[in-house]
Amino acid sequence: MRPREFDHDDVLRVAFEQFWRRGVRGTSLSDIAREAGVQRGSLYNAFGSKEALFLAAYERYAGDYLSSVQKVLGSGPLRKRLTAFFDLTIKNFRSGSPPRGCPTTRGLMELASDDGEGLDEDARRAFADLVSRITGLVQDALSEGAQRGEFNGAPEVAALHIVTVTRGLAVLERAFGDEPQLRKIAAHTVDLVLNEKRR
Amino acid sequence: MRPREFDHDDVLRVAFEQFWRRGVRGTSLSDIAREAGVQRGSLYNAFGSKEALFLAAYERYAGDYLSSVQKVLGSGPLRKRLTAFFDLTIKNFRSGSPPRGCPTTRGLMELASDDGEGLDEDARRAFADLVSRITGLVQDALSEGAQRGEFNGAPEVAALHIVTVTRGLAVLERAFGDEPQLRKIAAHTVDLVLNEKRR
DNA sequence: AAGGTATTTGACACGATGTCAAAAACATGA
DNA sequence: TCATGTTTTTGACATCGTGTCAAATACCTT
Repeated sequence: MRPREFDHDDVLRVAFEQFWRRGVRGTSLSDIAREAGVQRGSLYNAFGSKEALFLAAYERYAGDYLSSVQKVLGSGPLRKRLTAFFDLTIKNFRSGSPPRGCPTTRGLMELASDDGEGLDEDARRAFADLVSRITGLVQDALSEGAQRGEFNGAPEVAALHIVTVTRGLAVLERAFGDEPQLRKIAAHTVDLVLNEKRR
Repeated sequence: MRPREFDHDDVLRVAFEQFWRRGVRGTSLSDIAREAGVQRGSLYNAFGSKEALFLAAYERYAGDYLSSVQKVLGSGPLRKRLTAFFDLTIKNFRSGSPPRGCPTTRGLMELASDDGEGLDEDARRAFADLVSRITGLVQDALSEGAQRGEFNGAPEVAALHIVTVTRGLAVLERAFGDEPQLRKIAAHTVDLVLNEKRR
């Protein structure tokens, strides 16, 4: 066997950085290869295709991101948890300069219905999986909150609603780039869910 | 002058249909040219670039869509208006087979930070403009509702929240393709905004 | 009928994806 | 130590995309 001349994880990190900034379609394997100091062909040999490379890189990201969501949603008063969750979400897609947006949301909009160009069913599953898991964590937090009398309602729909708002924030972020606006919407959502109108 | 051999509006309709189904990056001018029975070069001559063609086609769509939003949000009890608005929204991106998703949301995620590949600042403005106008219409409906005692709260944030949910629904639609789920979230949002928990 | 002008057409340059065969480099066994 | 085998690397290639340009074309106008 001839050993690899590059570090598998380094490439994954470099690749995801590019995918995050420019989207999958907007990133060429030549870009990644140059940035990582690797030949383009080596990437094809190691990963098979741009899509497969993206998927590998995204799985890493998804794991890391999920664990940070778990952390902020796992303890404290419900209001604190939800606020921290929204903070984390917004900070995530306002990170970088210029801000990189939400990779999951972007990826979902790069899905192709008929395969050929664009991301396919495997990618869709990966995105949907992260969204589902996050929804589950939110629902758990709400259920615990309900037991403690901090929340009054159906955790399942409420969790879906909250996650839907975070996805919407990712879209508005691209449209307006107005971070205070995003935080205002987030705060309002928390108030609405906790049934406390702000005055 | 030599007259055009194709109908300007026909091309715009054909083009937007393709852009809607496959996204801007996923659609080639060759596809559009073939579908419209026009030479590729003629499209460049008439519109200048793929992006400009998309923009022209999108403006048409945005105008049409805005007027249908205006219709459903313009009269009736507030609950009816909001429900009809969500219905329209969901129906819009569940239309086509397979469903085409929301062109505005998709377009927003195809924006490129540094120009070169992808949609640029002009497109961003067009998307943001439609979202802003729709938000304005929702806010108007809420304000009228407040005057009639159908709504109790701040119309501005509430309108932003509602529009954020619709954008989030567009994202979930791509992730799960689960229309009942989308309708459930929509109904829950209306209840939440009107301050009437469902039992 | 002739000329001007915008449109059409096809060739070209360039860059991207993905494939493939040949070259290269290391691990292993003799 | 050296030959062998296997995997990686490398560069060439086919194909498809965007965008540009000059030449040909067809109609409107005078």
